[in-house]
Amino acid sequence: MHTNEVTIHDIAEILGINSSTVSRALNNSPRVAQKTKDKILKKANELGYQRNDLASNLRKSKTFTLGVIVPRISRHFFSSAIAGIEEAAFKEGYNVIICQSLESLEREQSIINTLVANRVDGVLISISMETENYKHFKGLEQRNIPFVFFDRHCNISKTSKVVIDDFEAAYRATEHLIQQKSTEIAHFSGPQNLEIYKNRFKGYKAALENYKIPFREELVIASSLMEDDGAKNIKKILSLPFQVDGLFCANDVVAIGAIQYLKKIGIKIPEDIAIVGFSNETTSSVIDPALTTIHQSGFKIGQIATNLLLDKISNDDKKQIHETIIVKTNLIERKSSLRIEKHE
Amino acid sequence: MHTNEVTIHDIAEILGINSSTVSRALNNSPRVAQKTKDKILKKANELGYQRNDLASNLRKSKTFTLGVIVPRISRHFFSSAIAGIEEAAFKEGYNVIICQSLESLEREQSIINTLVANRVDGVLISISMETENYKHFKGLEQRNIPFVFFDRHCNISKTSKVVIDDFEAAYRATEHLIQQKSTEIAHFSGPQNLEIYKNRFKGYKAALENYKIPFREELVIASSLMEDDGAKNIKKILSLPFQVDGLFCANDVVAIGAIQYLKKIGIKIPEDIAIVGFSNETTSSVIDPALTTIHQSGFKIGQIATNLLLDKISNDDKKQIHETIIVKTNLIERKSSLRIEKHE
DNA sequence: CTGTTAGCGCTTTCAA
DNA sequence: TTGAAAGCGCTAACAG
Repeated sequence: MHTNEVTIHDIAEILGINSSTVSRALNNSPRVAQKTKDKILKKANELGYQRNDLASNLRKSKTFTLGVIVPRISRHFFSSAIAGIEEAAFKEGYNVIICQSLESLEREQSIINTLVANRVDGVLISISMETENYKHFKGLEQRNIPFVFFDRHCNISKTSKVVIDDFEAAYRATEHLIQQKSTEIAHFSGPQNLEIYKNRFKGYKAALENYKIPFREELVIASSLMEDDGAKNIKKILSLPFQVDGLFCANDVVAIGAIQYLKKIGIKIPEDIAIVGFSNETTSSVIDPALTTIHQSGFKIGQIATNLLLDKISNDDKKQIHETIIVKTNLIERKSSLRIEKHE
Repeated sequence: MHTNEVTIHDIAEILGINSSTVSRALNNSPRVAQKTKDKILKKANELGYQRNDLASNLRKSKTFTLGVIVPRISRHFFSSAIAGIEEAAFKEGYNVIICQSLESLEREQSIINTLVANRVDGVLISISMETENYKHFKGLEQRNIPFVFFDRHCNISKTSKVVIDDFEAAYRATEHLIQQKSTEIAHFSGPQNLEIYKNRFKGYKAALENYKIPFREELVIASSLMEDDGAKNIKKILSLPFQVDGLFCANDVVAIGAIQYLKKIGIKIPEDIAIVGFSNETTSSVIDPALTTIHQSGFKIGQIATNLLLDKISNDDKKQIHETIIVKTNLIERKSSLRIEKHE
């Protein structure tokens, strides 16, 4: 199979020199004469030499590789976050391994094992819907592999994370509806084991409370974040014995499903719909061109999370750690805050 | 930094046995007594041992890892292809490294170098828009690293590929428009260095020719596959001194941009629009719920490409390797890998 | 500036 | 069933 594996020893032998010199030359060490360097590089090229990173990394016990774990890359938010991660990582000379948990805790655990086995230098994670058990992250800690949560985080203390202020965003979304004179506001929530959806729910409740609007259990419908859920949920809402005049969706995909269903059955959309989440640009522009705002939040979050992981948060950002950054999202007010938490 | 690196030697020493025995035990070799095995496994767990795959792979010169190169993971077609690739790969015990060329030849080359350096056991590629030079693939060949193209392929002879029949699909798409009585049919084509867009263009021309409809240069507008291009192209079409009554888009994203723009400026969409490509499920359902058909083509293509790469194509179709496999597709009439979307 | 030597952590002969 | 020894390809002291 692998016949053509040219090594530094081959090059060394052919040139009648030592392999360490070859190694040095190929790593562009200043401690090799330019003449020898040229000779070596030429020969290496000629033979199609390609360093074996396995060996190199093993020796150096450093891989310059980061692992990224997301529920699924097909979600627009995650793919744009990955774009940001890659940009920031490449800038620092790191490669990135992208992995999908597919919302499965088991896969998430197995991915972490693989990443550890491959000795990645750090991990960026947005946890799966099933993740309630945090043992696997502790494993990373024990092995001194730094990791940073982004978006879907865990409430483990002393872990670095980059998240938006979900409570505030949800509060504002709900408040917006109230200001539109809605009083029966439904909430399509997400999995309540995920902090972000917990917080969005809390924000919703807080807004109601603050405006003295009674909270109704039956107006809150959970989902597993699929487009189908939007339609299902709307059906439930429509079957209620009273009129709902506002809707706050905790997730963009679900919102799209809901809007879609309403359109399809020709029912006028309730007074107002507020969405917290990072809508797919294309999709939202198709629903309504006005929704096409700047959707750089995913990219930005990915970048910042990576910089945080690599300890390369810019000077400007440095003071913002533990403070709030404003990024634009498609939330009504078109902004929400981003929180960075860094822990050693 | 890496303090806690437990090795098989640590385990061996603690247990007063040899590290080869530990290695065998951890690999579940039958040549270790069950009792010793249990002892070793227990201790390994206790110490949080995690094999160093770098070392293991180096020694075995086999990584059980496949590289995947796509233009961008955010395109629905590619993310579903990746899902298919991962499924097929995991089934055979392989891991997958996902890389984005971001439509850049330079990045594509550098990715291939990285994958080679990491000694992946195979590569799956859908080439970038810029790729016209195929040297880097030759490099894989020289190193005996098998690779398979899917969707966006090269016209290198003797390479494995999994593609749809773009010519036929385009022919039928155009034919469909003609049957709707369109005679001035525009074609939004893709980059003509990519085979798939070349073939779609050819199919368009062939259909016109066959139905004795004159081909007009000015009705063909190329694009770089961005949503913006759709709007730009439509503008050009609208400025023509004659009426266009049909449109065949060679790419889904461009089509969406076009439809969007027409909607926005309140112009009735021309007689008919046909799209060849793998639309984003969500997006197309938003445009028109009737379009929500089964979008498994990407997944399927990914699966087949992977099986082809791993020599696990069902049956004894070994002779098809190094030849072209055609995934037959159908148009309107069948749920399929390839679809034509019709819009009123 | 270059060579010698050792060893990263693992697997795999070959012997016992 | 276990041990001893060699070596995957590379880098990094240390010497010269």
